[in-house]
Amino acid sequence: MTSNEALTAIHAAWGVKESRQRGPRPGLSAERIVAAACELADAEGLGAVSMSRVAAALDTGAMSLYRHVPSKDHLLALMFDAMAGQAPVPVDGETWQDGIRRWASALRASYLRHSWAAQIPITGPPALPNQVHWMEAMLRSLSETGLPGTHKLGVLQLVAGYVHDDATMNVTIARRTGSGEDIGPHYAGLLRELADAQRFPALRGLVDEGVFDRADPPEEQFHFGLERIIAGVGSLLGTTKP
Amino acid sequence: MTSNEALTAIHAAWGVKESRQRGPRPGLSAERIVAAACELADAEGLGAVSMSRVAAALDTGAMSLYRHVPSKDHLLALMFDAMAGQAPVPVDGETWQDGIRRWASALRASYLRHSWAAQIPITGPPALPNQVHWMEAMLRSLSETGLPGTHKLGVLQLVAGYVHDDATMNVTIARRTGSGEDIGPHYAGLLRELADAQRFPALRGLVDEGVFDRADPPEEQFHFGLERIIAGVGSLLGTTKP
DNA sequence: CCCAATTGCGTATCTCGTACGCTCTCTGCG
DNA sequence: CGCAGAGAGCGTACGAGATACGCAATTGGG
Repeated sequence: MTSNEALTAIHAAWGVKESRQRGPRPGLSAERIVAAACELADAEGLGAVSMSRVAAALDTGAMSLYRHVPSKDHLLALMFDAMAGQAPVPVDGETWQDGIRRWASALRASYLRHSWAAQIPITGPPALPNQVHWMEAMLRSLSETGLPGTHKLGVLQLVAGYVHDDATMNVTIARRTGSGEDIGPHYAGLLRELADAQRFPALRGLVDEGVFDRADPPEEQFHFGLERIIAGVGSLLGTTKP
Repeated sequence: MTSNEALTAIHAAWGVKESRQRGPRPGLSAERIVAAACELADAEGLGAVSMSRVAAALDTGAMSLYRHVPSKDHLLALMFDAMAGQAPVPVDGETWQDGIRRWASALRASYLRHSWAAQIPITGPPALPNQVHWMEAMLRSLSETGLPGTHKLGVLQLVAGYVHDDATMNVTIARRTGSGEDIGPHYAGLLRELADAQRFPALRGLVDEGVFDRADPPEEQFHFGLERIIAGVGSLLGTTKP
């Protein structure tokens, strides 16, 4: 795949230059391919998504896919964009803090519905339609802050990165345990075994305290970090109350 | 690779059960394999690291590696641990804020030296020696905060995730531009083309303002986000001054 | 000394992504 | 209207990569 093909594929995702030309009517489309790939990932995880598996799901040949999607990598990027889905619409009168909370929670929910998304390699800045809409949504929520543009971008990156980390953790744990089984006690046991109290007093303090044995609900952990971020942004604005 | 082999390999990394046994003297070791793999990644990027390439660099056969490293995946995890290197030693009398700053900057420096590390898939909680040492270092810096254990862990995850995101962004940009070329103007051009001002007023505001054309130095951006996090943690402690 | 454990690694297999090129189907142009 | 060319589908083939299996050589223990 050349960078021209990548650019062409990005334009295609935005619906640019969709005019019909010569040739047979396509039986396939990028949309159908992405949908089939996402269904496969939902059912069996990202590792199951190969060009031949996707093609089989569409009852077609693997090489046919390349007429519509320039590469496997690009298919993954399109899947990521599909996962993100529709960005939340900013609410009038809403505080920027609540805007961030709603935005982050909505994105987290998308990741939870399609946990494989967090495993997709990041290959560039947001360029596909849904992602760019998500950017817009956050930037609108930050409008009232009056922060300079670079800082708004910084906040966007901070929050988006945080949600992505949360999703990475969730999918990692799910893959390790297969189901909702708790990974904490196993990890605590391993740390007890390998990290002696002499060299690792602080860590062992937490282990012995049972912190890893009874983790907070994932939702709570998520909000803890998010509130740190929101408070941190607030401090930039001389805001004492988040 | 079974989970028993994974556990055995983790123990090996910690130097557990290193007693010599029957059989020929090993000409190879996990350490040598990891070092060769890291050198290869440093020279040509993570994509160049295959078992055969690593073996070739060691003048041995690819299958020999499997006596010392259970899988390619585990080799990647070991490389990540090697990249992290020695954790910083906490400084007596240092504020927790400065502790976080020093910790984050040191970790960022490691990532910058081996940018490929950010591309290594995350497959589980920190279990290898260096990573666990980094955990200990952060937890020690957080000791004086008096935060409950779960919150200390939350802060550790927040900061570590943030540094990882920063590193991911850096390696992504470097791979897109090949060198230190600025990606901003290209991205701005693309956004101007695809994101019209009507549907994307906030984003286009930033684009037209030139925010993407002249990015802040990466170091500055890094510290902006880090200071948001530190301030957010501070707010938890009723600290008004970071 | 013999047997068992360990190391090195050759052979083979399977999976995967995709380049190349052929055939068939449409459309635009002369 | 007819035809050349563009585009869709996809078969064949290839290279690359990870790694299972098993053989030969080297050690240590009984």
